[in-house]
Amino acid sequence: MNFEITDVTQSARDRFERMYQEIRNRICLLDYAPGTRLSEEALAAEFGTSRTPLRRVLVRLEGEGLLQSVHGVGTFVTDVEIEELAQTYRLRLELAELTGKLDPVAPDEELWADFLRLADRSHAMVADPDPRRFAQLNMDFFLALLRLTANEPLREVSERLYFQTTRIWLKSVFASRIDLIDEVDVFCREVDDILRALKIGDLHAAALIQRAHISMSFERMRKGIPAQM
Amino acid sequence: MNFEITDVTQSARDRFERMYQEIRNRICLLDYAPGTRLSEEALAAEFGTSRTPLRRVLVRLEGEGLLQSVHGVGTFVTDVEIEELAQTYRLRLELAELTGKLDPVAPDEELWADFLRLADRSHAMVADPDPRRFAQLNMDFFLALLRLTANEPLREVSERLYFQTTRIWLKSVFASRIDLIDEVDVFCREVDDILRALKIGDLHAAALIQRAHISMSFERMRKGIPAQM
DNA sequence: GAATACATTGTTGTGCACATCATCGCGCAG
DNA sequence: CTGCGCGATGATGTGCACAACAATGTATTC
Repeated sequence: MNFEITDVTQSARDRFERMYQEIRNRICLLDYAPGTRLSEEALAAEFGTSRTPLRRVLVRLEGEGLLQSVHGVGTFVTDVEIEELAQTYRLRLELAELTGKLDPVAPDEELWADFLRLADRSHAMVADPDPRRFAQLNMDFFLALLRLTANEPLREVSERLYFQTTRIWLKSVFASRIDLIDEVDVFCREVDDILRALKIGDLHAAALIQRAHISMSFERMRKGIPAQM
Repeated sequence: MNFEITDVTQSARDRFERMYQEIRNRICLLDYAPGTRLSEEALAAEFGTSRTPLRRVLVRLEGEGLLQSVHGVGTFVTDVEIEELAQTYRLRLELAELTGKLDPVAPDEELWADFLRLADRSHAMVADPDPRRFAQLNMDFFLALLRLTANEPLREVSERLYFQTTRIWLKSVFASRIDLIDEVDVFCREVDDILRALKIGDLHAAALIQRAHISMSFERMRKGIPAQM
């Protein structure tokens, strides 16, 4: 083999976590678009294991609503219709606001540094936009915002719902139903506004700004979609 | 074949669902108390399958936070300390109120009949209290209340958090740290009050009553717990 | 007598062969 | 040409044997 220096003794749990995160990222960044069929055998081979441990990951992802396995047919990345997506968004709005009200914690030095880096990345994105990098940036920013609450269950639930919805929104961007340039621009403004609120220590205001942007982002997507879907 | 009348052709999915619901119920009704070790082999034998399909169920339950498997040691029912439980309760309060605000739907005839039956059961419980039957009643009532919102994601999240917390609260009842008679009495009142609110069509009020009772129930439990835990 | 090394035991994790299922395409009858 | 039956194909689901691992008890050595 070649230099497997990074390959420290992987416990079963670590390997599971790695595969889980990797596949979830691929789904959420649209490497696997909704409707895509995943091959258990191919994935198992890629991760260097047999189907058994991989299936454990797939079962978990199915529980999170990102996959659906059908006996004799295949394992597919789920898609959702607009009505259920609307319900999820309505819930996400409320949860976003709760982030500022339930166990809020001011950003420590490390988190603040992360926010500044995220602001830089978003500004750079304006000059050189790219769908996938934008998706990654969006996700990183969302996860950073979650660190503003110490309420672990709220973080888990919010994260879960984010992963369920963001890929559908991304699909709209990719399909050019909504303009990437505009989205990047709006996102940049969101980051700046939220950072301004954080700077004066108003976590609730930051949460409200986020809530507003989630709402508007969904509206833009809904308007950009013709009739069906 | 012989007369397998009740055994309608069980697809893999149905069998999975049955085992999942059954084990989850056992955990939430404290048939398996927190800390209990579950035997994969014994459970598989009980359900008449091999370990493989059963493990799928366990993986799902682990994802929901009800179980935890440790390689070479065993599969254990999770327990939670008071601080994390408090966070979950704070979130549940908000979600309960959201039930009355996000996509509320007035009870149809069937749901209303269910509510009346639940009221009867709660009144009967006063005369003849029993921990496990009370636990089941409490769960049934909670699930009925969830049907007052059409917001599917909200229902899923609320249900999930309920299953995570109710068994800890039940543990307190079983340990006589809080009085079963009192709890039944309070519950009876909650049911009556909520039904009164529903009768005049005030779903938001019903949700607020539920929120209040969740809050008070947690306070009673917290006060009833000595110092540690 | 105490501490340590080691074998034993019982558990979850893994790999593989096969069963079961849904789909597609071919062949045949009408 | 069309419709139907049916076998081939490839996917997920299942069962079993074994590997990896942790805990416990025991023997051995200092």
